[in-house]
Amino acid sequence: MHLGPGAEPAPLVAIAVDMVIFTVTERGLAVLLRRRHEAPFAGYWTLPGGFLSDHESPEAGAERVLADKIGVHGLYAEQLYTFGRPDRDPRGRVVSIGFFALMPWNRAAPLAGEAHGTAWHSVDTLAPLGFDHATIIGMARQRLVAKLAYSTIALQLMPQRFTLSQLQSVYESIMGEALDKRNFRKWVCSLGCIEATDETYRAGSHRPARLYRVKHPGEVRIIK
Amino acid sequence: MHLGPGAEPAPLVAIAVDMVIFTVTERGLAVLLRRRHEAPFAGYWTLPGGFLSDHESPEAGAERVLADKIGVHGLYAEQLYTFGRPDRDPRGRVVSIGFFALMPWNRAAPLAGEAHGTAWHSVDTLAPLGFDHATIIGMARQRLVAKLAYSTIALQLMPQRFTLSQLQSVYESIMGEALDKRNFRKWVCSLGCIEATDETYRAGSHRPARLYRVKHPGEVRIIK
DNA sequence: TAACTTAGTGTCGCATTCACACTATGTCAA
DNA sequence: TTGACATAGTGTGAATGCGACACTAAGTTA
Repeated sequence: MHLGPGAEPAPLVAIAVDMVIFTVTERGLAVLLRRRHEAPFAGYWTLPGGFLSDHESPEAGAERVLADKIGVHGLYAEQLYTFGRPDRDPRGRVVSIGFFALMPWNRAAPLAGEAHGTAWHSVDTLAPLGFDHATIIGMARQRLVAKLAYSTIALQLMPQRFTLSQLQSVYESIMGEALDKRNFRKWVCSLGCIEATDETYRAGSHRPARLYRVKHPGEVRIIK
Repeated sequence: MHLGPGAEPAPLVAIAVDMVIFTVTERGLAVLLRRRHEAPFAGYWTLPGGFLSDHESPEAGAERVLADKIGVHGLYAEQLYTFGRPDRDPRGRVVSIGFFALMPWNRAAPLAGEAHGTAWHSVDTLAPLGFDHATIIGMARQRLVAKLAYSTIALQLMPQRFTLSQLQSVYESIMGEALDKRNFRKWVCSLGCIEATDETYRAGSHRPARLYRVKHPGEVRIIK
């Protein structure tokens, strides 16, 4: 790149965007992975990603990867960290901007096993991954757990209508510990971010549960 | 960059590292800026920074900028965010990895006004800055304020020996509000991260203050 | 209609946080 | 030498928040 008179030239590198997409399944927190067919790391599972185009911000690149490679729109996504160890890609210098995104679990099922070559993997039983993607996932998971405690980010994992028991089990499977039902309900209702609907949900031979919805979808509030 | 058969070529960009270096002065929280003499933004104040070299990780690049351009070593620094709007640098495509760093205030004075062309600017009265550096500083400041509440990061702003009143006024000038002296002392001592020395500090015609030191310098603990 | 399953609800004790004012110890000037 | 001054240093009590805890409600099915 030309930087003006007297300036040393700046080395040029490729910028990748790698997406850590989480959802919650019956087997707990899961991340969407894509099996690679090309070298390097052919046959390995890797994060969905792509190279940043000209005239594209990192955030726009992340949205494009979600739309083009995964076929989803409107997910919550935020920048995570930028990974730039010089040896992280055997093809040459690639700096990767990691993002993490959350997918409501009702939208997750149609994706896996399709022509995309993608599948949901439980974060606790990951096969060896290509590149430094295990590191990226580890950091994304830390961030998610941290943000559960001080934000309303977990609501981004819920469908439009959900029961409080479902919400509680989302929290429990991410944190990896059981929560008290009454205290959880008091806490989550006191946040003022969800509201009861007049619908109920029947799921077995027992009392139906009230369905709730998020008051301001897409908003993630910082709490406490 | 060559990505293998059948792959589209990845656009190449320059990677910059920009450092938001904070300290605390008599006039409150301050950031180190450098006056630019070259186009673009000649005459404007900007963050110290540089281009990432080949075979250099972002973290190593940040340390190199601190050492070569500012002449300091061993500062606390962490990655902040990556800024990549396509139009953020009029020279062409430059993606900047922002870092924020903290300098103990006893080491800050020798830097300003020197041949470096750098100066400390109060964060509340910033002149118009070059590039998107005002945005970067704003985000760094948010992060610093947030981390005050849940980590021991403020200790990275202190000299080796300091009084509790000095530490309190560091917290106060970053948070922008007064704290209760007794409650602050109880809280900070209960963290177990600092210890009293047997030295005292005389600073005027009044009772001298006990000097404290950090137990494990360089360690930033997450609290609560 | 009785057994089963999950939904839904309130209280009390403990710990944490916050508000608050006076004594201690040095310097300096009269 | 002593009195005025300035900052250092210290404890208690009230209010609030948080965690532990068990039973009733309402539907399904045999």
